[in-house]
Amino acid sequence: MPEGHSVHRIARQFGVNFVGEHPAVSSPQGRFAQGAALLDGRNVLDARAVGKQMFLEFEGDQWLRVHLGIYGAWDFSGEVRIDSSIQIHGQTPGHSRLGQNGENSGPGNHVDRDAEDSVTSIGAPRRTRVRMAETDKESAASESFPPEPVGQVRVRLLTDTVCADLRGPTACEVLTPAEVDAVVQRLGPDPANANTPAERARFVERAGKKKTPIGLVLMDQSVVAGIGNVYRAEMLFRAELNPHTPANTLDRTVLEALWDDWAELLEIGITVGQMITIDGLEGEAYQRALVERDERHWVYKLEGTPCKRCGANIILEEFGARKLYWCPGCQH
DNA sequence: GAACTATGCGGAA
DNA sequence: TCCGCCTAGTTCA
Repeated sequence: MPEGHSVHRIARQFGVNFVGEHPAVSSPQGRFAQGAALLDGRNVLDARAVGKQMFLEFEGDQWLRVHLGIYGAWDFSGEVRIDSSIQIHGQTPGHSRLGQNGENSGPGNHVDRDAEDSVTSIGAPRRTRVRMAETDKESAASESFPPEPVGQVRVRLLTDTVCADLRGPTACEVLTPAEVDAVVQRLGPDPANANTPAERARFVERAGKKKTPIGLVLMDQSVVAGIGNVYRAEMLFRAELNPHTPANTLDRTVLEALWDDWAELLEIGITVGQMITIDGLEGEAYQRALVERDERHWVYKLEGTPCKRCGANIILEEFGARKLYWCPGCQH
């Protein structure tokens, strides 16, 4: 479950590999057969992300709307051209996750990489498979193209050279332009699309009126789009804010700083492909942060461990039906 | 192989 | 407030 950064990365990937093409659209799983038939063979005109939602525009005023929910993911395979503005992380041999049967690796595939290759930036097209979900992974290309659908593939978009498979989305539907507008209207501003004073003010206005705790307001997609449970917890820590503080009691400058921080974290997330929420990591520490979640966060999933800043025990609390991690020593 | 977990959210109650 | 969706990874036995 990808927070906003993943969805923007995916939209860029579609921009590079599918915009201008006329992909065959199908639903190997069958659950999206009708929608797929509406889009099949049409020219793809645009790929956009707003918060956690992605919109693909097809000719003839047909829009595909996809929301990945908690476990949705796109897999790209074939001659995947990586957008030069983003990086893709491979896996370092010896890392614990490498030994398992990677879900991207079809039968007979190997992950065979240099030790130095934990971060790869790829400009030229080449046969590869790239999973774009909460954590991107690259693995060896399968022998045949297009690959046999693995698991429950809701939608497959296929050109002569590239294949994109969607699994487990919470929403996948074809909309009219008016319906797309309605969805976007309900969403708050997304700094990855427009980090402007006006958009920041829109966030401050909406958030500043809420009596609800700031810890809930940051997750409210109609207030600000794209923040999920990880960024929520980390942003509150970085702002040294108690999650229970009613949003309308916060100084305007505090809300502005939250917006600015979100814009910064989101940009890092889009570029790097990981939610790096600790600033100033360099060298080996940064490399570790790319592969070890505990090394890149202050509080998320770190309950019971000492705060990296003050040493107090990180708390886990059920909050709005989600898990909230925070430091009682730092956040007041 | 079972059980549990997840970066989300809509709808029923 | 709780349930269900729906998939895959991880942990435990």
